Amino acid sequence: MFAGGKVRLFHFLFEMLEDPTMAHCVSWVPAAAGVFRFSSTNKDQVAALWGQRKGNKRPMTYQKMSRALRNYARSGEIFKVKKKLTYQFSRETLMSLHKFQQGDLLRGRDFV
DNA sequence: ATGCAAGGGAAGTTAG
DNA sequence: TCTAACTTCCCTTGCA
Repeated sequence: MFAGGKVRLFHFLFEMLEDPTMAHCVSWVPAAAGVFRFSSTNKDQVAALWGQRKGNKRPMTYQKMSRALRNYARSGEIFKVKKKLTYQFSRETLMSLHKFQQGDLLRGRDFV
């Protein structure tokens, strides 16, 4: 998913959330659309995978990844919810992620 | 108090 | 060269 092109952090997070084997690190919070929460014990595993995906020199950590997440609040992709380790995709972001997931990749189109 | 989690300014990196 | 999208650093604030 999201191959061929620069992967954005929110793409990666969505990908992790759609993967059941990653549930011990991040998972959707049932009862609220687009809300997800990191595991307090495994949050750095997701971060490390993100850092590897990007090919960063230094290992990625939750602290550094969350800094990027806070910038998303300013650009409107993801917002922080008042609960511990939980965030929420904006409706627009969630919509485009789902739309992309529903076949655009298979038709060879880039994520927009 | 004490340990996380959150917030954020600011310089640095990298791809396009 | 310039910008976007982080990345790295590191210090302050908030909360249980």
